Amino acid sequence: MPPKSRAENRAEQTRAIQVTGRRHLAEVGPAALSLRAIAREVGLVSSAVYRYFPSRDDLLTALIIEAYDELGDAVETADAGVRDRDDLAGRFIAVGNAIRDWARANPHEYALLYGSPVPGYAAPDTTIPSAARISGAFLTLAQLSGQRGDAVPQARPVSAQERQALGGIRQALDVPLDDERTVRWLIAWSTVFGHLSLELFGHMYRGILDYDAHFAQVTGQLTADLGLA
Amino acid sequence: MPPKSRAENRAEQTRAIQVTGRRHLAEVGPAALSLRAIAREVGLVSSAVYRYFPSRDDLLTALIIEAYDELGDAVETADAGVRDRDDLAGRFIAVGNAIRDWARANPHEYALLYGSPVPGYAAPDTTIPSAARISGAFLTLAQLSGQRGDAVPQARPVSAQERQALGGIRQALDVPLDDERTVRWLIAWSTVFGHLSLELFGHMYRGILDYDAHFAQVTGQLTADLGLA
DNA sequence: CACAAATCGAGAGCAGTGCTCTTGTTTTGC
DNA sequence: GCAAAACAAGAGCACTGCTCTCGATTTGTG
Repeated sequence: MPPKSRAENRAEQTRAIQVTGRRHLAEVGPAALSLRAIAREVGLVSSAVYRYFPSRDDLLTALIIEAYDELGDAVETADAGVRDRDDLAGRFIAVGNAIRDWARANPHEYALLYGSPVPGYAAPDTTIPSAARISGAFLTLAQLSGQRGDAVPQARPVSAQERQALGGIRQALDVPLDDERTVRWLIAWSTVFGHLSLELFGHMYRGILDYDAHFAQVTGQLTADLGLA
Repeated sequence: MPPKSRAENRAEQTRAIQVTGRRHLAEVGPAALSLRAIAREVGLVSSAVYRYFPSRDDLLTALIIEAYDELGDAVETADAGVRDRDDLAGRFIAVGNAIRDWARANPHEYALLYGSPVPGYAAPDTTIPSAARISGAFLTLAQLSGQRGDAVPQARPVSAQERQALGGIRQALDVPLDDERTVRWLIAWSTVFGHLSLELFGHMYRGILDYDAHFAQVTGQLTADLGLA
């Protein structure tokens, strides 16, 4: 075995801490994540971990970015898997299903990303690019739908204040998007994550008996409301 | 001052613990809520608190029920405040605004109710009646809309599995509700709480510049989608 | 090559947490 | 009046995040 350089060793240890941190996260959730427990498993004393992550929050930040990117990969892969690129309804449903599948497979990670923020933790700007991949997937489909001129069904007139409120999104887009459509897609965004949070956090318990069927019904309805179907 | 009986004293202490617990909850959030800190402020030693609440989770349960009921009161008051009882769109918007106003005024309590569940905590059935008041407000409006025969716009055919999945809700209703309408209202439910969670947990930051305007636009659109407007 | 500087792991320690158990006191109900 | 129940206090356990110090090892440089 070749003697490892200090830089190699550092990278290796950092990765080891993060991967066992990730496993602990998946098992006990963000709130119960313990630096000391991670250190024990990696074979380090607790204080040594601080050489690699200045604080528990910094480790959490790394895990948040990792999770966002994992979810982003899942979403983009699912979208790319739809043969007919013009089937925007199919792509929307594929994206929705990808998010839900990932969330159900990684409930604690989903809670870390979209649940209550952990106390005292302020998400640094470094998480934004990875987080934006998810909403970006929706916005890309919205742009495509706008470009081909899909009608926006039942669209309500957009208030002047709302037009202004959408300025942040307008700026982030390369292709302009009419406000009526933007509102519809933002609603779809809220609906999908609302459904997931209500489902995963137990609020549909005993009310809805088949989450799969209901989610499919909801995303199907959303494709209609978005003018895709 | 009259000497208090043991029962009086017990009720008083229990209430004192819960109210300072509630204040701490509002200040530091559910995860950082500390029994010891509460005990210090009430003027008790930490172990004495266990005479009143067997565990931290039991205190949390009491606070959850308190919060649900407070939100339920706000919702029902808001609905009752709408003069024209036939203005279901107005009542829906009033309910939505009441939920959002309460959530923004009590973000930590909202996180406790609708955010990630606290680790190791399993909500006992005692929380269900209070929690059901919120969704019940929506379902009441749905029933009224169904009774007067509002059309459900753009309704998609409801799959057989979904019809079965809605059995849990159907049972809880006194007045029957067509499945198409039920789906629409469940979507509205997800959309409202999705919006709130995304807003309060920071996911709209820098994207949507005026949360008030956007929420108004969303609820307005929902009234149209529900066939109320 | 030598040596100072930077890096690292280990250990002790601090302040905090939820929770349990024991001990002595006070109030209750028979 | 007295045994029983309820109660507050305190000590203690195992755990947490985090800081500091102390040697050992690896680095880059004169």
